[in-house]
Amino acid sequence: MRFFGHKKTVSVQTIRRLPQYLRLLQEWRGYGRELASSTDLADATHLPAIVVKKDLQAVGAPSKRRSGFKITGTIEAIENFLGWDNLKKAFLIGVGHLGGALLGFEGLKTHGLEMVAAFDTHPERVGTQIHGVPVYHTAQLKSMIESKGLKIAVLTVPKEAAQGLTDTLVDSGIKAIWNFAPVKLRVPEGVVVQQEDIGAGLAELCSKLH
Amino acid sequence: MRFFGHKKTVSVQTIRRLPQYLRLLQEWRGYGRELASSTDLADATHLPAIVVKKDLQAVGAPSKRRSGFKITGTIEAIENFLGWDNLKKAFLIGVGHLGGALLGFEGLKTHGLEMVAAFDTHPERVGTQIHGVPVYHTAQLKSMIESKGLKIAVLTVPKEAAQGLTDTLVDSGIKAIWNFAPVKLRVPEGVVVQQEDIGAGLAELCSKLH
DNA sequence: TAGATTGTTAATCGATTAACAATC
DNA sequence: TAGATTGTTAATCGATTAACAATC
Repeated sequence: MRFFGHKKTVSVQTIRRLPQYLRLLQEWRGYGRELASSTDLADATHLPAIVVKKDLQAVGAPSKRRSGFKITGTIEAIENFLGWDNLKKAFLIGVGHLGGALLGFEGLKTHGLEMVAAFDTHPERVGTQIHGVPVYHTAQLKSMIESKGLKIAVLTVPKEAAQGLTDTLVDSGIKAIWNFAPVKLRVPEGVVVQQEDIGAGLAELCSKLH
Repeated sequence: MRFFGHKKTVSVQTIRRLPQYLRLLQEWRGYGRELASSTDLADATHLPAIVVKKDLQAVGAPSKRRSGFKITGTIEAIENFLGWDNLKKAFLIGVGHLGGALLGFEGLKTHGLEMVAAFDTHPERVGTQIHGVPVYHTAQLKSMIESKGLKIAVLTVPKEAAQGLTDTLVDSGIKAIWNFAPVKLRVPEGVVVQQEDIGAGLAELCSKLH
């Protein structure tokens, strides 16, 4: 039982770097390694070693003073920090190209998400299974959320539909929305929205091209 | 003809916010509006007005002192800054779920990318067209890059294949890679890589959930 | 005019980076 | 032991925020 009372606030930048470390550490653990120094991770991620060290210290990763961080313990610390060590029931709305891609992404399970349902309005999609996940009609959204105990919504619908569905989700008690539609969602306080913007990444790429 | 000689460096954060402004301004222009103040954009994006103002000033958006930014001119300034006003020939490697989703994403054209080819190794994919984009065998990569004048590579392959293909791309003279595989690519200086990490967004979401 | 907004400079805040002691 | 690495504090840097003058 860990005590979270006085956990320091960890910057978003640090949080976004954690999955990189996690992937490498898991790979290395697979090779039988037990220790990894911040220098090792720095080489693999092309980040400054001091950044790695600070990041791992921020999530309370265990270490041996002269030898580096303990791989297994650090994996646990990161997973625990992110809550990826216990699966949360998630569902997806909008089984288009992107939605289908996300449902087929095995990695979600190792990231704490168990996709148990998908929703769509197209008659030819409703009633099918995509990558093993059953597709229901969006009209059943509210009742399914309650009966299945769904916690996290993944929104991959056209932007016109995003706010309306969000209102339904909020109304059904959903507390976390992972939004891939290029719209800023209005939600009441206490509801967490993570906005993914494909344009942002592309803008960054294009600006680097001068 | 603009003069780029003493353009101030613009922060990555600013660059990543630009597409949001662009989408809103384009929408508003469609309604016939001509001016938008930083307050207007702040309301719509939930960003502080001063952030919006600074961002637009950074890309040289034209304004009228008491009334706000000129919508058409600001759209042009952002598109020009990002290079989204002239299409660059791009191609995609790895026509899986995500690759297919990206090929079907109409938005790329308004983001300066013209997808003219896709590559894969699966025999049942090679020779087909996906969303109008022809799929070639990866063996043809190098010759096609030269003959078609391809500039930007979108990498949506399994992580095991990413570095090998990157080496081929670099060898063929590609200068920009948009990488969706969860691996840090090794590239020589002068080659630009934009790394997308689905785990990073999910980590951010999960950390907000405590 | 009055007031909303840009233009511009200064202040603040927090992430990154540096420095160095502790140590196995 | 020597040296690589963590642990910890301080310095730096740059993005954000504040403040206020200019103005239409």
